[in-house]
Amino acid sequence: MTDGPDWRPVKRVRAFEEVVAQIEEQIASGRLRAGDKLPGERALAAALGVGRPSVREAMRVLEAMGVLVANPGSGPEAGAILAGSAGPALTGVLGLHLGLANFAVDDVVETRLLIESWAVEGAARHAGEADLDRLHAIVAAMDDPDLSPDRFNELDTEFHTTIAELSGNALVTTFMRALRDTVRRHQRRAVAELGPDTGALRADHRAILAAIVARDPRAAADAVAAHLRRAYPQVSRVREDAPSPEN
Amino acid sequence: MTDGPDWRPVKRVRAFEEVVAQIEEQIASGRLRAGDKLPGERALAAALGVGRPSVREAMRVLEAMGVLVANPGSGPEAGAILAGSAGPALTGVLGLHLGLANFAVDDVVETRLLIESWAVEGAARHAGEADLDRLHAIVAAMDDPDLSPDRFNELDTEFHTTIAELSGNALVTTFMRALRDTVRRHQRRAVAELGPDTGALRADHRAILAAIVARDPRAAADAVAAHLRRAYPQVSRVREDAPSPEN
DNA sequence: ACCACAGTGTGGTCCGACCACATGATTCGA
DNA sequence: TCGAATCATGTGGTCGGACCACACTGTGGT
Repeated sequence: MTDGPDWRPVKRVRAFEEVVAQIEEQIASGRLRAGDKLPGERALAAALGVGRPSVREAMRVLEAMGVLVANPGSGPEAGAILAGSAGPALTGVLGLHLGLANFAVDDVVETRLLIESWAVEGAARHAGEADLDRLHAIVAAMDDPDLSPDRFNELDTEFHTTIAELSGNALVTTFMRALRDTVRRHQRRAVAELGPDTGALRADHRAILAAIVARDPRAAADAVAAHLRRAYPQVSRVREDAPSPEN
Repeated sequence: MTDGPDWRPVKRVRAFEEVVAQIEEQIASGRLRAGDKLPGERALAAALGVGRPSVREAMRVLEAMGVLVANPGSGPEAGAILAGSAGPALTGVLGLHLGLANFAVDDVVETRLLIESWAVEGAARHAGEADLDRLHAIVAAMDDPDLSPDRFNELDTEFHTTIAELSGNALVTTFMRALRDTVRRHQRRAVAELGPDTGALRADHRAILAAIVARDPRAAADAVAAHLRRAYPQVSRVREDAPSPEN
Protein backbone atom coordinates (compact mmCIF):
# COMPACT_ATOMS: atom_id res chain seq x y z
CA MET A 1 0.00 0.00 0.00
CA THR A 2 2.87 2.40 0.69
CA ASP A 3 5.16 1.67 -2.22
CA GLY A 4 6.88 4.31 -4.27
CA PRO A 5 7.14 8.04 -3.82
CA ASP A 6 3.40 8.49 -4.18
CA TRP A 7 3.13 12.26 -4.37
CA ARG A 8 0.00 14.17 -3.82
CA PRO A 9 -0.86 16.53 -6.68
CA VAL A 10 -0.10 19.63 -4.60
CA LYS A 11 -3.03 21.36 -3.04
CA ARG A 12 -3.97 24.44 -4.95
CA VAL A 13 -5.22 26.93 -2.43
CA ARG A 14 -7.20 29.79 -3.80
CA ALA A 15 -7.62 33.02 -1.92
CA PHE A 16 -11.38 32.74 -1.52
CA GLU A 17 -10.97 29.26 -0.08
CA GLU A 18 -8.78 30.65 2.62
CA VAL A 19 -11.40 33.29 3.36
CA VAL A 20 -14.11 30.64 3.60
CA ALA A 21 -11.90 28.53 5.82
CA GLN A 22 -11.24 31.40 8.21
CA ILE A 23 -14.93 32.21 8.50
CA GLU A 24 -15.71 28.54 8.99
CA GLU A 25 -13.18 28.43 11.75
CA GLN A 26 -14.68 31.46 13.45
CA ILE A 27 -18.03 29.71 13.34
CA ALA A 28 -16.74 26.37 14.55
CA SER A 29 -14.90 27.98 17.43
CA GLY A 30 -17.98 29.91 18.44
CA ARG A 31 -16.50 33.34 17.86
CA LEU A 32 -19.13 33.85 15.21
CA ARG A 33 -22.68 32.95 16.13
CA ALA A 34 -26.02 32.97 14.36
CA GLY A 35 -27.28 36.52 14.05
CA ASP A 36 -23.86 38.09 13.99
CA LYS A 37 -22.95 40.47 11.24
CA LEU A 38 -19.71 40.22 9.32
CA PRO A 39 -17.55 43.24 8.63
CA GLY A 40 -18.09 44.93 5.31
CA GLU A 41 -16.53 43.38 2.27
CA ARG A 42 -13.97 46.12 1.94
CA ALA A 43 -12.97 45.97 5.57
CA LEU A 44 -12.80 42.19 5.51
CA ALA A 45 -10.68 42.23 2.38
CA ALA A 46 -8.27 44.65 3.99
CA ALA A 47 -8.14 42.66 7.23
CA LEU A 48 -7.42 39.40 5.41
CA GLY A 49 -5.00 40.91 2.95
CA VAL A 50 -6.94 39.85 -0.13
CA GLY A 51 -8.87 41.68 -2.78
CA ARG A 52 -12.53 42.37 -2.55
CA PRO A 53 -13.45 39.91 -5.34
CA SER A 54 -11.98 37.07 -3.29
CA VAL A 55 -14.06 38.08 -0.30
CA ARG A 56 -17.11 38.30 -2.49
CA GLU A 57 -16.58 34.82 -3.94
CA ALA A 58 -16.28 33.49 -0.41
CA MET A 59 -19.54 35.22 0.45
CA ARG A 60 -21.26 33.56 -2.49
CA VAL A 61 -20.07 30.15 -1.33
CA LEU A 62 -21.29 30.66 2.22
CA GLU A 63 -24.53 32.09 0.91
CA ALA A 64 -25.03 29.03 -1.29
CA MET A 65 -24.56 26.86 1.77
CA GLY A 66 -27.28 28.75 3.54
CA VAL A 67 -24.99 30.20 6.17
CA LEU A 68 -25.46 33.88 5.56
CA VAL A 69 -27.61 36.37 3.76
CA ALA A 70 -26.36 39.59 2.21
CA ASN A 71 -28.39 42.74 2.09
CA PRO A 72 -27.41 46.02 0.48
CA GLY A 73 -28.16 49.38 1.87
CA SER A 74 -27.61 50.60 5.37
CA GLY A 75 -28.98 49.93 8.81
CA PRO A 76 -29.42 46.80 10.89
CA GLU A 77 -30.68 44.72 7.98
CA ALA A 78 -27.74 45.53 5.75
CA GLY A 79 -24.54 43.63 5.45
CA ALA A 80 -23.69 39.95 5.60
CA ILE A 81 -25.66 38.38 8.43
CA LEU A 82 -25.10 34.87 9.69
CA ALA A 83 -28.35 33.07 9.75
CA GLY A 84 -29.78 30.52 7.66
CA SER A 85 -31.40 27.22 7.46
CA ALA A 86 -29.72 24.41 5.63
CA GLY A 87 -32.91 23.46 3.84
CA PRO A 88 -32.78 25.47 0.64
CA ALA A 89 -29.10 24.69 0.22
CA LEU A 90 -29.76 20.98 0.50
CA THR A 91 -32.65 21.21 -1.91
CA GLY A 92 -30.44 22.94 -4.41
CA VAL A 93 -27.67 20.39 -4.12
CA LEU A 94 -30.03 17.48 -4.43
CA GLY A 95 -31.81 18.97 -7.39
CA LEU A 96 -28.62 19.63 -9.29
CA HIS A 97 -27.26 16.15 -8.76
CA LEU A 98 -30.59 14.70 -9.67
CA GLY A 99 -30.25 16.50 -12.98
CA LEU A 100 -26.72 15.20 -13.36
CA ALA A 101 -28.03 11.66 -12.83
CA ASN A 102 -25.82 11.18 -9.81
CA PHE A 103 -28.85 9.55 -8.26
CA ALA A 104 -32.39 8.78 -9.30
CA VAL A 105 -35.80 10.08 -8.32
CA ASP A 106 -36.51 6.65 -6.89
CA ASP A 107 -33.59 7.09 -4.54
CA VAL A 108 -34.97 10.37 -3.30
CA VAL A 109 -38.49 9.11 -2.71
CA GLU A 110 -37.21 5.95 -1.10
CA THR A 111 -35.02 7.96 1.24
CA ARG A 112 -37.90 10.19 2.15
CA LEU A 113 -39.99 7.14 2.90
CA LEU A 114 -37.27 5.83 5.13
CA ILE A 115 -36.84 9.08 7.00
CA GLU A 116 -40.47 10.01 7.33
CA SER A 117 -41.47 6.54 8.49
CA TRP A 118 -38.99 6.89 11.30
CA ALA A 119 -40.08 10.43 12.10
CA VAL A 120 -43.74 9.53 12.35
CA GLU A 121 -42.92 6.75 14.77
CA GLY A 122 -41.29 9.31 17.01
CA ALA A 123 -44.25 11.58 16.58
CA ALA A 124 -46.63 8.83 17.62
CA ARG A 125 -44.60 8.35 20.79
CA HIS A 126 -43.92 11.91 21.85
CA ALA A 127 -46.63 14.14 20.43
CA GLY A 128 -48.34 16.30 23.03
CA GLU A 129 -51.88 17.57 23.01
CA ALA A 130 -50.90 20.89 21.48
CA ASP A 131 -49.09 19.10 18.69
CA LEU A 132 -52.11 16.98 17.91
CA ASP A 133 -54.26 20.08 17.81
CA ARG A 134 -51.95 21.64 15.25
CA LEU A 135 -52.14 18.57 13.05
CA HIS A 136 -55.91 18.42 13.35
CA ALA A 137 -56.15 22.06 12.33
CA ILE A 138 -54.02 21.46 9.24
CA VAL A 139 -56.02 18.42 8.21
CA ALA A 140 -59.23 20.35 8.66
CA ALA A 141 -57.95 23.28 6.64
CA MET A 142 -57.16 20.98 3.74
CA ASP A 143 -60.80 20.02 3.48
CA ASP A 144 -61.71 23.42 2.11
CA PRO A 145 -63.25 22.53 -1.26
CA ASP A 146 -62.09 25.66 -3.10
CA LEU A 147 -58.45 25.57 -2.17
CA SER A 148 -55.86 26.71 -4.68
CA PRO A 149 -53.33 24.03 -5.64
CA ASP A 150 -50.53 26.17 -4.25
CA ARG A 151 -52.30 26.59 -0.96
CA PHE A 152 -53.04 22.88 -0.83
CA ASN A 153 -49.38 22.19 -1.33
CA GLU A 154 -48.43 24.62 1.41
CA LEU A 155 -50.69 22.88 3.88
CA ASP A 156 -49.41 19.49 2.80
CA THR A 157 -45.87 20.68 3.40
CA GLU A 158 -46.90 21.98 6.79
CA PHE A 159 -48.47 18.68 7.73
CA HIS A 160 -45.43 16.63 6.90
CA THR A 161 -43.00 19.15 8.30
CA THR A 162 -44.87 19.26 11.59
CA ILE A 163 -44.71 15.50 11.87
CA ALA A 164 -41.00 15.59 11.21
CA GLU A 165 -40.56 18.21 13.90
CA LEU A 166 -42.33 16.01 16.38
CA SER A 167 -39.57 13.45 15.97
CA GLY A 168 -37.41 15.86 17.90
CA ASN A 169 -34.61 15.71 15.37
CA ALA A 170 -34.03 18.99 13.58
CA LEU A 171 -31.78 17.41 10.99
CA VAL A 172 -34.41 14.86 10.06
CA THR A 173 -36.88 17.66 9.63
CA THR A 174 -34.50 19.47 7.32
CA PHE A 175 -33.79 16.36 5.30
CA MET A 176 -37.42 15.46 5.00
CA ARG A 177 -38.36 18.84 3.67
CA ALA A 178 -35.43 19.01 1.29
CA LEU A 179 -36.26 15.61 -0.14
CA ARG A 180 -39.90 16.55 -0.57
CA ASP A 181 -39.08 19.84 -2.27
CA THR A 182 -36.58 18.15 -4.53
CA VAL A 183 -39.08 15.63 -5.81
CA ARG A 184 -41.75 18.23 -6.21
CA ARG A 185 -39.53 20.59 -8.14
CA HIS A 186 -38.37 17.76 -10.34
CA GLN A 187 -41.79 16.54 -11.32
CA ARG A 188 -43.01 20.06 -11.79
CA ARG A 189 -40.49 20.26 -14.57
CA ALA A 190 -41.40 16.98 -16.19
CA VAL A 191 -44.96 15.88 -15.64
CA ALA A 192 -48.17 17.79 -15.24
CA GLU A 193 -49.64 18.98 -11.97
CA LEU A 194 -50.94 17.00 -9.02
CA GLY A 195 -51.36 13.45 -10.16
CA PRO A 196 -53.55 11.67 -7.62
CA ASP A 197 -56.73 13.41 -6.66
CA THR A 198 -56.59 15.25 -3.38
CA GLY A 199 -59.35 13.21 -1.81
CA ALA A 200 -57.18 10.13 -1.41
CA LEU A 201 -54.30 12.19 -0.11
CA ARG A 202 -56.49 13.84 2.49
CA ALA A 203 -57.81 10.49 3.58
CA ASP A 204 -54.22 9.31 3.96
CA HIS A 205 -53.46 12.30 6.15
CA ARG A 206 -56.35 11.47 8.36
CA ALA A 207 -55.17 7.89 8.67
CA ILE A 208 -51.68 9.03 9.62
CA LEU A 209 -53.02 11.43 12.19
CA ALA A 210 -55.33 8.78 13.62
CA ALA A 211 -52.39 6.44 14.12
CA ILE A 212 -50.45 9.19 15.87
CA VAL A 213 -53.40 9.94 18.11
CA ALA A 214 -53.69 6.24 18.88
CA ARG A 215 -50.01 6.22 19.87
CA ASP A 216 -49.38 3.42 17.45
CA PRO A 217 -45.94 3.96 15.89
CA ARG A 218 -46.11 0.92 13.67
CA ALA A 219 -49.49 1.84 12.21
CA ALA A 220 -48.32 5.40 11.70
CA ALA A 221 -45.27 4.24 9.77
CA ASP A 222 -47.40 1.99 7.62
CA ALA A 223 -49.82 4.81 6.93
CA VAL A 224 -47.00 7.08 5.86
CA ALA A 225 -45.62 4.40 3.56
CA ALA A 226 -49.02 3.90 1.99
CA HIS A 227 -49.42 7.63 1.58
CA LEU A 228 -46.11 8.09 -0.18
CA ARG A 229 -46.81 5.19 -2.48
CA ARG A 230 -50.03 6.83 -3.49
CA ALA A 231 -48.48 10.26 -3.83
CA TYR A 232 -45.63 9.01 -6.00
CA PRO A 233 -47.10 6.12 -7.95
CA GLN A 234 -44.52 6.49 -10.69
CA VAL A 235 -41.80 5.45 -8.31
CA SER A 236 -41.32 1.76 -8.78
CA ARG A 237 -38.95 0.93 -6.01
CA VAL A 238 -40.68 0.87 -2.66
CA ARG A 239 -39.18 -1.50 -0.19
CA GLU A 240 -40.59 -2.77 3.03
CA ASP A 241 -38.56 -2.67 6.18
CA ALA A 242 -39.83 -5.37 8.49
CA PRO A 243 -42.61 -7.37 6.83
CA SER A 244 -40.59 -8.73 3.96
CA PRO A 245 -42.22 -11.88 2.61
CA GLU A 246 -39.04 -12.81 0.77
CA ASN A 247 -36.36 -15.06 2.25
CA MET B 1 -56.34 34.02 3.95
CA THR B 2 -56.31 36.29 0.92
CA ASP B 3 -57.16 39.59 2.59
CA GLY B 4 -55.45 42.87 1.87
CA PRO B 5 -52.96 43.83 -0.79
CA ASP B 6 -50.33 41.41 0.56
CA TRP B 7 -47.27 42.47 -1.44
CA ARG B 8 -44.28 40.35 -1.93
CA PRO B 9 -41.06 42.13 -0.96
CA VAL B 10 -39.87 42.42 -4.57
CA LYS B 11 -37.53 39.77 -5.78
CA ARG B 12 -34.01 41.08 -5.89
CA VAL B 13 -32.37 39.28 -8.76
CA ARG B 14 -28.65 39.49 -8.89
CA ALA B 15 -26.74 38.86 -12.08
CA PHE B 16 -24.87 35.82 -10.81
CA GLU B 17 -28.16 34.24 -9.74
CA GLU B 18 -29.41 34.49 -13.27
CA VAL B 19 -26.23 32.84 -14.48
CA VAL B 20 -26.63 30.01 -11.99
CA ALA B 21 -30.27 29.62 -12.99
CA GLN B 22 -29.43 29.35 -16.66
CA ILE B 23 -26.77 26.72 -16.04
CA GLU B 24 -29.16 24.85 -13.76
CA GLU B 25 -31.72 24.90 -16.52
CA GLN B 26 -29.26 23.54 -19.04
CA ILE B 27 -28.52 20.73 -16.63
CA ALA B 28 -32.13 19.98 -15.81
CA SER B 29 -33.08 19.93 -19.48
CA GLY B 30 -30.24 17.57 -20.26
CA ARG B 31 -28.41 19.93 -22.58
CA LEU B 32 -25.53 19.86 -20.13
CA ARG B 33 -24.45 16.46 -18.90
CA ALA B 34 -21.83 15.18 -16.50
CA GLY B 35 -18.42 15.41 -18.09
CA ASP B 36 -19.27 18.36 -20.28
CA LYS B 37 -17.08 21.40 -20.23
CA LEU B 38 -18.45 24.92 -19.95
CA PRO B 39 -17.27 27.75 -22.17
CA GLY B 40 -14.52 29.91 -20.78
CA GLU B 41 -15.47 32.54 -18.27
CA ARG B 42 -14.86 35.36 -20.70
CA ALA B 43 -16.86 33.74 -23.47
CA LEU B 44 -19.69 32.88 -21.10
CA ALA B 45 -19.78 36.40 -19.76
CA ALA B 46 -20.03 37.79 -23.26
CA ALA B 47 -22.71 35.29 -24.26
CA LEU B 48 -24.83 36.09 -21.24
CA GLY B 49 -24.28 39.79 -21.38
CA VAL B 50 -22.82 40.05 -17.89
CA GLY B 51 -19.40 40.82 -16.54
CA ARG B 52 -16.84 38.20 -15.79
CA PRO B 53 -17.09 38.65 -12.01
CA SER B 54 -20.74 37.66 -12.14
CA VAL B 55 -19.87 34.52 -14.06
CA ARG B 56 -17.12 33.76 -11.58
CA GLU B 57 -19.44 34.11 -8.60
CA ALA B 58 -21.87 31.75 -10.27
CA MET B 59 -19.00 29.31 -10.76
CA ARG B 60 -18.15 29.48 -7.08
CA VAL B 61 -21.72 28.67 -6.16
CA LEU B 62 -21.92 25.68 -8.46
CA GLU B 63 -18.51 24.56 -7.29
CA ALA B 64 -19.63 24.77 -3.68
CA MET B 65 -22.59 22.57 -4.55
CA GLY B 66 -20.25 19.98 -5.97
CA VAL B 67 -21.49 20.38 -9.51
CA LEU B 68 -18.33 21.43 -11.28
CA VAL B 69 -14.60 21.67 -10.85
CA ALA B 70 -12.46 24.44 -12.28
CA ASN B 71 -8.93 23.86 -13.47
CA PRO B 72 -6.56 26.50 -14.79
CA GLY B 73 -4.16 26.01 -17.60
CA SER B 74 -4.82 24.57 -20.98
CA GLY B 75 -5.75 21.24 -22.48
CA PRO B 76 -8.51 18.75 -21.78
CA GLU B 77 -8.21 19.08 -18.01
CA ALA B 78 -8.59 22.83 -18.00
CA GLY B 79 -11.77 24.81 -17.73
CA ALA B 80 -14.98 24.32 -15.80
CA ILE B 81 -15.98 20.67 -16.02
CA LEU B 82 -19.30 19.33 -14.85
CA ALA B 83 -18.70 16.44 -12.57
CA GLY B 84 -19.00 16.05 -9.01
CA SER B 85 -20.37 14.10 -6.19
CA ALA B 86 -22.70 15.73 -3.75
CA GLY B 87 -20.86 14.29 -0.77
CA PRO B 88 -18.32 16.98 0.08
CA ALA B 89 -20.90 19.68 -0.46
CA LEU B 90 -23.29 18.02 1.96
CA THR B 91 -20.56 17.53 4.50
CA GLY B 92 -19.69 21.18 4.29
CA VAL B 93 -23.27 22.33 4.72
CA LEU B 94 -23.88 20.02 7.65
CA GLY B 95 -20.67 21.03 9.36
CA LEU B 96 -21.40 24.72 9.08
CA HIS B 97 -24.90 24.43 10.43
CA LEU B 98 -23.66 22.20 13.19
CA GLY B 99 -21.36 25.04 14.18
CA LEU B 100 -24.23 27.48 13.98
CA ALA B 101 -26.23 25.25 16.34
CA ASN B 102 -28.97 24.79 13.79
CA PHE B 103 -28.92 21.19 14.88
CA ALA B 104 -27.02 19.09 17.35
CA VAL B 105 -24.45 16.34 17.12
CA ASP B 106 -27.01 14.00 18.59
CA ASP B 107 -29.27 14.73 15.65
CA VAL B 108 -26.54 13.83 13.22
CA VAL B 109 -25.60 10.57 14.89
CA GLU B 110 -29.21 9.62 15.32
CA THR B 111 -29.88 10.26 11.67
CA ARG B 112 -26.92 8.20 10.68
CA LEU B 113 -28.16 5.38 12.87
CA LEU B 114 -31.52 5.58 11.19
CA ILE B 115 -30.10 5.56 7.69
CA GLU B 116 -27.41 2.99 8.19
CA SER B 117 -29.74 0.60 9.97
CA TRP B 118 -31.97 0.70 6.95
CA ALA B 119 -29.06 0.34 4.54
CA VAL B 120 -27.66 -2.70 6.25
CA GLU B 121 -31.02 -4.40 6.09
CA GLY B 122 -30.94 -3.96 2.35
CA ALA B 123 -27.39 -5.20 2.26
CA ALA B 124 -28.38 -8.32 4.17
CA ARG B 125 -31.05 -8.99 1.59
CA HIS B 126 -29.27 -8.24 -1.65
CA ALA B 127 -25.55 -8.69 -1.13
CA GLY B 128 -23.89 -10.98 -3.65
CA GLU B 129 -20.90 -13.19 -3.17
CA ALA B 130 -18.51 -10.61 -4.58
CA ASP B 131 -19.88 -8.00 -2.19
CA LEU B 132 -19.35 -10.25 0.78
CA ASP B 133 -15.80 -10.92 -0.36
CA ARG B 134 -15.10 -7.21 -0.44
CA LEU B 135 -16.42 -6.77 3.08
CA HIS B 136 -14.42 -9.71 4.34
CA ALA B 137 -11.28 -8.26 2.81
CA ILE B 138 -11.84 -4.92 4.52
CA VAL B 139 -12.49 -6.52 7.88
CA ALA B 140 -9.37 -8.61 7.51
CA ALA B 141 -7.26 -5.62 6.56
CA MET B 142 -8.34 -3.81 9.71
CA ASP B 143 -6.79 -6.56 11.82
CA ASP B 144 -3.29 -5.42 10.93
CA PRO B 145 -1.85 -4.62 14.36
CA ASP B 146 0.42 -1.78 13.21
CA LEU B 147 -2.15 0.25 11.30
CA SER B 148 -1.93 4.00 11.35
CA PRO B 149 -5.01 5.72 12.78
CA ASP B 150 -5.59 7.42 9.46
CA ARG B 151 -5.45 4.17 7.58
CA PHE B 152 -7.73 2.56 10.13
CA ASN B 153 -10.22 5.31 9.57
CA GLU B 154 -10.00 4.91 5.82
CA LEU B 155 -10.83 1.25 6.07
CA ASP B 156 -13.64 1.94 8.49
CA THR B 157 -15.08 4.44 6.04
CA GLU B 158 -14.76 1.91 3.28
CA PHE B 159 -16.57 -0.72 5.31
CA HIS B 160 -19.54 1.45 6.08
CA THR B 161 -19.67 3.00 2.64
CA THR B 162 -19.66 -0.41 1.01
CA ILE B 163 -22.59 -1.49 3.14
CA ALA B 164 -24.46 1.63 2.20
CA GLU B 165 -23.81 0.96 -1.47
CA LEU B 166 -25.27 -2.50 -1.12
CA SER B 167 -28.58 -0.94 -0.20
CA GLY B 168 -28.82 0.06 -3.85
CA ASN B 169 -29.65 3.65 -3.03
CA ALA B 170 -26.96 6.10 -4.12
CA LEU B 171 -28.50 8.95 -2.16
CA VAL B 172 -28.46 6.94 1.04
CA THR B 173 -24.80 6.19 0.45
CA THR B 174 -24.07 9.85 0.01
CA PHE B 175 -26.01 10.83 3.10
CA MET B 176 -24.41 8.15 5.21
CA ARG B 177 -20.93 9.23 4.29
CA ALA B 178 -21.68 12.91 4.74
CA LEU B 179 -23.13 12.31 8.19
CA ARG B 180 -20.17 10.20 9.20
CA ASP B 181 -17.64 12.75 7.98
CA THR B 182 -19.52 15.54 9.67
CA VAL B 183 -19.39 13.89 13.06
CA ARG B 184 -15.81 12.89 12.65
CA ARG B 185 -14.70 16.36 11.67
CA HIS B 186 -16.64 17.83 14.53
CA GLN B 187 -15.16 15.65 17.23
CA ARG B 188 -11.72 16.02 15.74
CA ARG B 189 -12.05 19.65 16.63
CA ALA B 190 -13.29 19.11 20.14
CA VAL B 191 -12.18 15.87 21.73
CA ALA B 192 -9.04 13.83 21.41
CA GLU B 193 -8.49 11.02 18.94
CA LEU B 194 -10.25 7.69 18.65
CA GLY B 195 -12.18 7.16 21.83
CA PRO B 196 -13.07 3.49 22.05
CA ASP B 197 -10.28 1.05 21.45
CA THR B 198 -10.22 -0.44 18.00
CA GLY B 199 -10.67 -3.97 19.22
CA ALA B 200 -14.30 -3.51 20.14
CA LEU B 201 -14.99 -1.70 16.90
CA ARG B 202 -13.45 -4.47 14.86
CA ALA B 203 -15.49 -7.03 16.74
CA ASP B 204 -18.60 -5.00 15.91
CA HIS B 205 -17.68 -5.03 12.26
CA ARG B 206 -17.37 -8.76 12.32
CA ALA B 207 -20.78 -9.07 13.96
CA ILE B 208 -22.34 -6.83 11.32
CA LEU B 209 -20.76 -8.79 8.53
CA ALA B 210 -21.83 -12.07 10.08
CA ALA B 211 -25.43 -10.91 10.15
CA ILE B 212 -25.23 -9.88 6.52
CA VAL B 213 -23.76 -13.23 5.57
CA ALA B 214 -26.55 -14.92 7.52
CA ARG B 215 -29.09 -12.89 5.51
CA ASP B 216 -30.60 -11.64 8.72
CA PRO B 217 -31.66 -8.01 8.20
CA ARG B 218 -32.95 -7.56 11.71
CA ALA B 219 -29.78 -8.82 13.33
CA ALA B 220 -27.70 -6.69 10.99
CA ALA B 221 -29.63 -3.57 11.94
CA ASP B 222 -29.22 -4.35 15.62
CA ALA B 223 -25.51 -4.91 15.15
CA VAL B 224 -25.15 -1.56 13.41
CA ALA B 225 -27.05 0.17 16.19
CA ALA B 226 -24.84 -1.42 18.82
CA HIS B 227 -21.76 -0.43 16.86
CA LEU B 228 -22.75 3.20 16.56
CA ARG B 229 -23.60 3.37 20.24
CA ARG B 230 -20.15 2.12 21.04
CA ALA B 231 -18.45 4.39 18.54
CA TYR B 232 -20.25 7.48 19.79
CA PRO B 233 -20.76 6.89 23.49
CA GLN B 234 -20.99 10.60 24.19
CA VAL B 235 -24.25 10.77 22.25
CA SER B 236 -27.01 10.47 24.75
CA ARG B 237 -30.02 10.17 22.54
CA VAL B 238 -30.26 6.79 20.91
CA ARG B 239 -33.72 5.61 20.19
CA GLU B 240 -34.95 2.18 19.32
CA ASP B 241 -37.18 1.64 16.32
CA ALA B 242 -39.13 -1.53 16.90
CA PRO B 243 -38.21 -3.06 20.25
CA SER B 244 -39.30 -0.17 22.41
CA PRO B 245 -39.95 -1.33 25.94
CA GLU B 246 -41.83 1.84 26.71
CA ASN B 247 -45.58 2.26 26.29
C1' DA C 1 -42.54 69.64 15.44
C1' DC C 2 -42.22 68.24 11.03
C1' DC C 3 -40.34 67.37 6.59
C1' DA C 4 -37.05 67.47 2.70
C1' DC C 5 -32.50 66.64 1.46
C1' DA C 6 -27.76 65.66 1.16
C1' DG C 7 -24.30 62.54 3.25
C1' DT C 8 -22.56 58.03 4.18
C1' DG C 9 -21.90 53.23 3.94
C1' DT C 10 -23.65 48.90 2.20
C1' DG C 11 -23.58 45.25 -1.39
C1' DG C 12 -23.85 44.64 -6.82
C1' DT C 13 -21.57 45.14 -11.06
C1' DC C 14 -18.25 45.98 -14.33
C1' DC C 15 -13.71 47.00 -16.52
C1' DG C 16 -9.00 46.44 -17.31
C1' DA C 17 -4.94 44.55 -16.09
C1' DC C 18 -1.66 41.22 -14.54
C1' DC C 19 -0.25 36.61 -12.74
C1' DA C 20 0.51 31.48 -12.67
C1' DC C 21 -0.22 27.61 -15.08
C1' DA C 22 -0.57 24.04 -18.76
C1' DT C 23 -0.46 23.16 -23.40
C1' DG C 24 1.01 23.09 -28.13
C1' DA C 25 3.44 25.08 -31.98
C1' DT C 26 7.73 26.97 -33.19
C1' DT C 27 12.40 27.57 -33.55
C1' DC C 28 17.04 26.71 -32.79
C1' DG C 29 20.87 23.68 -31.99
C1' DA C 30 23.34 19.22 -32.20
C1' DT D 1 16.89 14.86 -39.18
C1' DC D 2 15.82 14.84 -34.66
C1' DG D 3 15.53 16.66 -30.23
C1' DA D 4 15.02 20.09 -26.83
C1' DA D 5 14.52 24.74 -25.41
C1' DT D 6 11.51 28.54 -26.37
C1' DC D 7 7.57 31.28 -27.34
C1' DA D 8 2.61 31.95 -28.16
C1' DT D 9 -1.86 31.09 -26.58
C1' DG D 10 -5.67 30.37 -23.62
C1' DT D 11 -7.25 29.04 -19.14
C1' DG D 12 -8.66 30.32 -14.37
C1' DG D 13 -6.98 33.40 -10.21
C1' DT D 14 -6.36 37.88 -8.37
C1' DC D 15 -6.41 42.63 -7.86
C1' DG D 16 -7.60 47.69 -7.83
C1' DG D 17 -10.57 50.95 -9.09
C1' DA D 18 -14.71 52.81 -10.43
C1' DC D 19 -19.63 53.41 -10.62
C1' DC D 20 -24.45 52.14 -9.39
C1' DA D 21 -28.74 51.41 -6.50
C1' DC D 22 -30.17 51.24 -2.18
C1' DA D 23 -31.30 52.33 2.76
C1' DC D 24 -30.58 54.65 6.55
C1' DT D 25 -29.17 59.05 9.17
C1' DG D 26 -28.26 63.36 10.42
C1' DT D 27 -28.90 68.09 9.30
C1' DG D 28 -30.76 71.56 7.72
C1' DG D 29 -35.03 74.38 6.60
C1' DT D 30 -39.89 75.31 7.09
